[in-house]
Amino acid sequence: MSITSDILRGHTEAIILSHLLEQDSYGYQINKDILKKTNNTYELKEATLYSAFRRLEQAGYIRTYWGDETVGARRRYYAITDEGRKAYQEYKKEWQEAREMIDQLLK
Amino acid sequence: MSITSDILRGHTEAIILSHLLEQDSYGYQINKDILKKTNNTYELKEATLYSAFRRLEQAGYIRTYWGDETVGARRRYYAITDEGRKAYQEYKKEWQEAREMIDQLLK
DNA sequence: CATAGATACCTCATCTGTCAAGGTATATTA
DNA sequence: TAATATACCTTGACAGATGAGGTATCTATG
Repeated sequence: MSITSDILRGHTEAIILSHLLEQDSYGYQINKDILKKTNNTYELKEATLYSAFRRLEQAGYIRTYWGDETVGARRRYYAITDEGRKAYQEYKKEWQEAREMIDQLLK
Repeated sequence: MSITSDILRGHTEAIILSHLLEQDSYGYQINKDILKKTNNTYELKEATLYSAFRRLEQAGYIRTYWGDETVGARRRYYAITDEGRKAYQEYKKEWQEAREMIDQLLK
């Protein structure tokens, strides 16, 4: 496992939720958007992405529905729930605290 | 595993190296110092600490020696090596990059 | 003098998120 | 016709974190 992966570990869910705050989206698109947002430096692995979706759905933070595309591959859309919004605020707070802490420790 | 633990995951080695930059130290002391530095909010679990020591030693980033205490429990001291110093700079750079990236993604 | 708590070390099995490797199907472009 | 992009998914293995357990010494309390 690369250092970056290990550092990012645990942020996957927050990253996905953050993205769904803007708008409903589907796996492939979310991954591309994250790649774009990070100037092509970070791309979630598919397996990581889907396992995170499962956890988020299990926790009630997202719900899913199939898109109504008549052409092309089917898309499974994800939408954030109210609980998901709350969870996101928690994740974000945790991140900010952890960031302060690590900055403090890596002086 | 708590959210915090997952967020901190992967930083253990950098945190230890950072501490050893200041001075040689031993497990128990390092843990107490980290607790103090974070205002009693974060304490490494012992098992986490020792497994990190093993990895760091394996990688040649630290070396160890026994203290010469004549009273009290024996202490195994850890010292950072030149390679460890280099590795720390890398870890720190990785952290700064990852921090930017996550900040960007959790807007 | 007994006992509780602090200091100080360590190991092992288990858990969990990540990921490599594999798969399916459709549309577009060369 | 073949390659590439889009789009979904599962499985097994890996590695860091951790709960639970262990050993030994010293100090303070009653």
